[in-house]
Amino acid sequence: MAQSQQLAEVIRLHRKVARLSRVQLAELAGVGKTVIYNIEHGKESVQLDTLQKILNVLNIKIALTSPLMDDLQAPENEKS
Amino acid sequence: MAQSQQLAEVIRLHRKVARLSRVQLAELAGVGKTVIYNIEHGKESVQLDTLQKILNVLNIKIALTSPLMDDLQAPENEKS
DNA sequence: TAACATTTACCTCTATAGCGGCAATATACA
DNA sequence: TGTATATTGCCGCTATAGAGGTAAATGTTA
Repeated sequence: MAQSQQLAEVIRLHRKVARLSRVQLAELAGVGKTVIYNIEHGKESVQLDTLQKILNVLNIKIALTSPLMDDLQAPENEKS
Repeated sequence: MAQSQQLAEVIRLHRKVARLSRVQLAELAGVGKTVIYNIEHGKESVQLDTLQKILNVLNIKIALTSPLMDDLQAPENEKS
């Protein structure tokens, strides 16, 4: 998925639809505005947890899939 | 998805199934072994691109989903 | 058991992610 | 039009991700 440019566009699209400025999004996510700027400019070097905070605000979910798991990782809680 | 512990387990499970040591996986992914150690120990602060290199070797894919996109962001072809 | 091989744990150090600040640019309203 | 106001672009600095090294642990074979 999300090779730089694509992630950039996904973020930007969702941000735009949500009518948020970068600063607003950053504040809601609890991160700096720089990271949003960077992502939207195609920078892939983003911390996963930072990205998750942002995706969270935009109501975007990350799912891992593999032949091994197929889709049985849907729920996101259980075990540990 | 992947809240620390879960990501840790997904990685570890796939690595084990693939019969790879951390060092081997690290080399295949072109990253240091430290990051794999960290991930498997529940550290969420991992670079997205670094994580992708690892997931790539383990044949795990990341998908972004949202009400906006639903699942129209194509399974596993992706450009570039 | 010892001796060796493989894997994991943890340390130190360097490159850099991402923070806040401010300038530049865009938008809105009188 | 001018002047607030909001948004974006970019810079410098600091905390830290993650590289490699090595010790500890674990496994293997005689």
